[in-house]
Amino acid sequence: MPRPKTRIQQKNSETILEAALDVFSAHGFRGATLDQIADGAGLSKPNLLYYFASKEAIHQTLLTQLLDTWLDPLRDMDAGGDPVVEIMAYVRRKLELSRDYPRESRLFANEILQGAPRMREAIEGDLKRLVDEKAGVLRLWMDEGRIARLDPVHLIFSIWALTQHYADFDVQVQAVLGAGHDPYAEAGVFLETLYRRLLAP
Amino acid sequence: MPRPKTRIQQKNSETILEAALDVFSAHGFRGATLDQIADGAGLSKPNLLYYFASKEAIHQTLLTQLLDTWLDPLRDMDAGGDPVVEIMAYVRRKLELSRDYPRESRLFANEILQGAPRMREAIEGDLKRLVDEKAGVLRLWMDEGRIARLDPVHLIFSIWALTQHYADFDVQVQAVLGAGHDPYAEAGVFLETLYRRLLAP
DNA sequence: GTCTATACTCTGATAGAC
DNA sequence: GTCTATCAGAGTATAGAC
Repeated sequence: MPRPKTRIQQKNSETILEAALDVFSAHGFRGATLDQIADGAGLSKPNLLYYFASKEAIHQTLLTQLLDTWLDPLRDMDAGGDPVVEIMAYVRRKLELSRDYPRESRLFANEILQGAPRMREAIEGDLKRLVDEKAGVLRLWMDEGRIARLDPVHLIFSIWALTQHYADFDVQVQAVLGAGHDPYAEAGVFLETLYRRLLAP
Repeated sequence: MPRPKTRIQQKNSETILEAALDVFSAHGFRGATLDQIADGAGLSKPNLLYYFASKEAIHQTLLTQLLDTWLDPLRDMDAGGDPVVEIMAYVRRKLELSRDYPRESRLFANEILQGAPRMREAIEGDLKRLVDEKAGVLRLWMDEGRIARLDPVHLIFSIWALTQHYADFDVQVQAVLGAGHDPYAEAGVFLETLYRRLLAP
């Protein structure tokens, strides 16, 4: 079913994708089973395959939806704004994504970690184009002396790494911090300090 | 076979682990198959299971060996040394680990990402203890005013995130940078700058 | 649209000859 | 120690009744 039309179909599709996100993000593509997804969605396995042609198709749908959401905060970085304000806002939004959508972050991480077999073109296309564009903006700000001179692409990498770490390695973060911590609140403070110092001209 | 004894057994065990590292790091535990490992090792599947009791046992052996290597650079951080020198050396060694042992990094990342079902205790035990100890060292240095005051555990997290990113998200890094780049050389320069600015009192 | 039953493939593990 | 043959279970997908 390429395009769900009725309200019931719409609702069931969403239920399936929601359950699939749970399972794929926790176990990776091959580790996930249709049984688990069917259980989570409260549907039978064949019924799943009435809505989506295959396990592959469910996964693909999730990934496609994901990339757009994932790139939004970077798209929002405005060349006309104040450099430090814009970059700090990007860091904050990216950290909020990790906090509010950790499953999506892990789904993405699983895919990249295993060589991005189902996202290659999106990464080499849309993602690269956007990074190139925003790296240009950062370079301009550096040329104008408004932020410190750094490799702009690696600056973007650093934001990805530092924010996604809290979602992707959540288990480790929790285990090392122990009880009585709010990882994301602490990370927010830490990253604020880090980037203010790093960017100061 | 818990303990290989002859030279042939020793050699075969190592060949199997080497092939297994390739496969597990690229596909995760469930995505990996004994057939792939057997192929890579140039042995038959039953022969694999003559050396290791199960697929699980091979994986477990790799993980156990890994953690020790992984923590060595942090162990080396010397409370008696110069703070900035010690921390920069840790960052450099950790980045070298990512560069020279990316498969190990991805094996670890796969495991944590999926909730560390086979490493929970190691993380809550050895790893947490070591981090607590070294966080104490960092805190002392901050108290003495020798480096800037920051959350010491999140400082360690940041080093993990920034260095492992280049191994774990290698595909993305390569795709975004495009041809003609040496990611690890550039990362080395970037991280040197980042931590010097961050740590300056 | 949804279910039960089932076909078929893949995979981890074992038996047993050599 | 190593192999061929094979089992048992899990997993994706389909057939067909309702």
